[in-house]
Amino acid sequence: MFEHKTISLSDQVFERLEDEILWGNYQRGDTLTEMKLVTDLGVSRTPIRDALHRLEQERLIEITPRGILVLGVTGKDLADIYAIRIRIEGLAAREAAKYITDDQLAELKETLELQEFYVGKQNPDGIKIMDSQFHSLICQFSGSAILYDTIIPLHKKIQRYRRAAVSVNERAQESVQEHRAIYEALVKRDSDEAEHYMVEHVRKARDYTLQQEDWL
Amino acid sequence: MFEHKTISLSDQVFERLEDEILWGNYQRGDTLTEMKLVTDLGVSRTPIRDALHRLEQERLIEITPRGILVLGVTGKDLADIYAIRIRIEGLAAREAAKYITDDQLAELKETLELQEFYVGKQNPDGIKIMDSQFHSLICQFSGSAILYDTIIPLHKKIQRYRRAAVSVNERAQESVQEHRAIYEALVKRDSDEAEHYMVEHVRKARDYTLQQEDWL
DNA sequence: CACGGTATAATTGTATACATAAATACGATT
DNA sequence: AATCGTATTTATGTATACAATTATACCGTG
Repeated sequence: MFEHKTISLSDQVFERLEDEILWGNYQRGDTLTEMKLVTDLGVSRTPIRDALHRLEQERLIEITPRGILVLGVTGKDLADIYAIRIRIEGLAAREAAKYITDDQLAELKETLELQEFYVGKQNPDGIKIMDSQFHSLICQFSGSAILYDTIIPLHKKIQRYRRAAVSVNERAQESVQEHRAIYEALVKRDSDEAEHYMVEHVRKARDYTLQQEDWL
Repeated sequence: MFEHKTISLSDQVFERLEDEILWGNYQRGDTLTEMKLVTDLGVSRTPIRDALHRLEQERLIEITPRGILVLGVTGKDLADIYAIRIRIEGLAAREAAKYITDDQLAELKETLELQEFYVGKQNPDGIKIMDSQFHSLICQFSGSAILYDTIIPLHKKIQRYRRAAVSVNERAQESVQEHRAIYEALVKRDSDEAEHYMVEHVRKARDYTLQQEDWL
């Protein structure tokens, strides 16, 4: 069994529409129809319907007999997501510290150094990608598929605001330093310290993000 | 706009298959095909494919070019889910305590009393349903859609084990008492107490559940 | 008898035709 | 002029036909 999994049109449409919504190109209250997406995206209704039903399951849209309503992410969602992240993302760091391998540490180090590089270049897109990857890797290395599936969707939903945060050079520098502290704790395989620095990191990210009132 | 949302075949197939997997009728490693489901369920491929893609998104199955692999819930998942619940379900109780209305308290009370009734009757199915509803209501009353969407899928994945737990009369009685403590705290609108009792409740449920080794 | 290639079958992915339901627009009627 | 009923339009839900890929079985050949 070779089992090579190709990227289906459904998946492509799903990711594209998810992005459009999460980056605000489609806003809360906008309405869509399948036929409009057919002409816009150039694929048939089948993969589009697949994608839409998955987006509905993530509560990003609502499908009604008369059209598709964009829900997106609200300001309340943003606050709620940080409240949850503060409570569980430390767990991911804690578990990762227990089981992380040298190879995984090397991968994390490279991501961290790339992030530092982009901070130096003041490249928000680069920073944001490496920031996401850093957190994503730690979730992976936690060894818990459930934890990964719980945290990553939350990250994705607020990527727009995290992108905005690291556009401010001060915050970008703080953020990467906090990442380094987490990384160093992981090198020492110190669970308590890894958890502590992760929680503090998320807390600071929340404080910074929620105080920018004009983002919603 | 009447917007009456009928229950589509896709939804019915989704819930049915989700149930079959979560209750162990389809086990990890089992393989399915769309055509088998077509003949078994008596609907066309379209709603079945919709349902399968949503199940894949929940990581309950894996769809490959040669068939469908059932993943289900592992023992590791069970432990991971409790670790997460211990960290965030108290938050749901805390938030609910802030905003809960008298009507919502009445609804919660009725659920609680029904659960007590079923415990008296030693009716595990009844207990399990009311137990689930109690937790679900508190998530609703927290006012956070994100929190609801984060916790409820975790509940669903371990419903089989929670059902088993409340089949033991001792645990069923403890459990309903713990629920009552949470309810009383909510009546007082005491956030700290509500959170405390919820965390303790989940912790005890975990201890009881994970010690039954023969469940996986 | 072993091995390789080709044909076949079985599977999911995709497109499209048809069914169904509801909102809207239009016309007739009072 | 207002209102009720009906026809039409528009939307998603469903079924089915077709495409593409790949594992498998079979047959021929060395």
